[in-house]
Amino acid sequence: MSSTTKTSTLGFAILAVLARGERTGYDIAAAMRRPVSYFWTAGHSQIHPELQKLLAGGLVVYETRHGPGPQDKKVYRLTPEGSGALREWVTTPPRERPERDELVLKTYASWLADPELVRRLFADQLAVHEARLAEYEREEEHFAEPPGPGDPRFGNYATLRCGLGYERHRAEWCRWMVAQLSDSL
Amino acid sequence: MSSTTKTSTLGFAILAVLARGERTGYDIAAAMRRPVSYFWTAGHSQIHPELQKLLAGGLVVYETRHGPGPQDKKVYRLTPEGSGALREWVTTPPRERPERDELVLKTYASWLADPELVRRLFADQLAVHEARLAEYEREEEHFAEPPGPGDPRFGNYATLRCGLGYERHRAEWCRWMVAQLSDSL
DNA sequence: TTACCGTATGTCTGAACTGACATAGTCGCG
DNA sequence: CGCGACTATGTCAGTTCAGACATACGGTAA
Repeated sequence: MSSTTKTSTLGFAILAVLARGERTGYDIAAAMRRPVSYFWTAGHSQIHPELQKLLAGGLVVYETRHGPGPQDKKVYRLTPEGSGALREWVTTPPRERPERDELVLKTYASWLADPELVRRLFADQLAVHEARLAEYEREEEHFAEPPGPGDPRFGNYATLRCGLGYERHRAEWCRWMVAQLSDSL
Repeated sequence: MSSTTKTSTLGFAILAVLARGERTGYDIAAAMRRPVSYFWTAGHSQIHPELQKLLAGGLVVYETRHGPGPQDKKVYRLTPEGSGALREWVTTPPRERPERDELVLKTYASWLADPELVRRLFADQLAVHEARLAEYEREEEHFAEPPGPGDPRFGNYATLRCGLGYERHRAEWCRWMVAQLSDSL
């Protein structure tokens, strides 16, 4: 309870991780590091202060356990308030975030540059996306059958599907770019 | 010349707009507002200070012309140094930007919420993406034949192709989500 | 004529985020 | 037994960015 400061998206990201089970700040930071989780990232320098805000807001509590480490570790878990706030937030429409894509910006200005250098740039990007796609496809095989909504694993599966679709789109676009730039030589 | 401060991505975005022709700060802000340009956005409160940095770095110059407006307007254009810096930047690999997607984060936590409310969320998002897709498809029709690299319009066309692919991927994923959540009722 | 919209440039505050700095115990390996 | 990797929590400075505030002229429509 107490302070009425609005929970940030980062705060909800932390709550979403804690909804799967109790975690230390360190565990949360590890969970939110790519490529494990490709849809929200944060370093521990953001997570620790945010946990303190969530604590002040009564959305999480922690339990102190010892080592290994210099200080005792703090194992956080959701309170009923935290769980309720998360559940409510999930179904509210997401705030529009501006797209900021450096590769697309470079594409916009690519007519200025040497086509061969641009072709190489996209060939490299294509390799990155194909590698990531292969990785996601391997992960997909771990799901014998798609979990239904209500199962925590549905969250993992549905986000993986999104990542899969994204990488396919991106790889296809890079391939198209490479083809365009090869033709012009 | 003078100051050796590294140009930010926003700075290059401005240079990329100016490469198409001379513009006022106001024009640049208008060009970088969605949905005109869906890959980099900035408000005028960012653009004016950034133009001053580019000016200090010798990458742009301006010419004062009068009205309409309280002060005289400043029409900016690239210097040869600015043009060179942009051309060089275009073919360097983009810095990895962390993915931060609020909708995907909500998806990750969606197993907690009422499936019917989640279904509505995705149905709404689907409508948004379908509308944007239709808009991009109309824009695509303006290009009788795809411009070749070297033509400034190639930049517009290639970025539009990316947007088109993205909206298709996103719409398809939303449709899949809606189907999953309909089945479970 | 009065109100509003578009043009036009700028500042400021606060939030979000990155990367570096700081500290320190445990465990496994050579 | 020492070294390095991993666990673990935290601060701080600097950058980027969104949104509000500030100012002011010209054109158009009620």
